[in-house]
Amino acid sequence: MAPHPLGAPTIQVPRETQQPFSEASDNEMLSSKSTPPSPTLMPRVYSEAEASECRGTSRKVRARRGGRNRPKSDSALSKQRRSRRKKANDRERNRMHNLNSALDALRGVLPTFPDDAKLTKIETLRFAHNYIWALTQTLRIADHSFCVPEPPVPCGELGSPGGGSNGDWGSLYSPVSQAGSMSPTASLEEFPSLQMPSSPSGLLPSALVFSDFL
DNA sequence: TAGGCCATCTGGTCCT
DNA sequence: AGGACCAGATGGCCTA
Repeated sequence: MAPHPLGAPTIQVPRETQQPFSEASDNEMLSSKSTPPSPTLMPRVYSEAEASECRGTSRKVRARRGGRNRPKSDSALSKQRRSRRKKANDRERNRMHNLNSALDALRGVLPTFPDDAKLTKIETLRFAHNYIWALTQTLRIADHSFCVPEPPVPCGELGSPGGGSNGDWGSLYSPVSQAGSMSPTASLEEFPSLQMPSSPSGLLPSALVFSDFL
């Protein structure tokens, strides 16, 4: 996450101390869609510079703005600020929609039962992580079996994040890893419906087995 | 009714 | 300056 390389915490000003924006401006910011109205009605905080801009323009601030340029009126400034905020909100909404579209696309390629409830965002990410890990292991095992046909390699030696056993194949298909560890080692008991069927060899999940989840 | 999930708004920070 | 990204806050909806 680039924006906070030093881990600088965001300073939250207690809402009680915040300067309320004019109610009219807040209401104007409500989008025309069926968006929840509430957050826009919340009071907001302004920096000292912003506050001074609202109250009246100091000589210093005016100079910074560009010398002879006549400072905009309070209403013009407030209008501009609202316009910028509105545009930023639109962009943010759009960004989140794009993110959700990507998540939907990801859900689309994950093996789930048709009648399964839609995976939540966190479940989708964890499941995808586990799924990729499982596929990677499958390829690795397949590769290994071509080189050394006998005996089969125990899963515990394959670098499983959980140091698992043969039975851990089932856990790969759990939509949720334990405790947010992003490790594909969730317990089978928790999601029995997603247990991995045993492959003929008892080790390799074949394409046929994958299709069992669709 | 509490808790989980989600959409949205918002201000801060970084980048172009 | 403006856009992208992020995290916090808030309220709505749904379910156990």
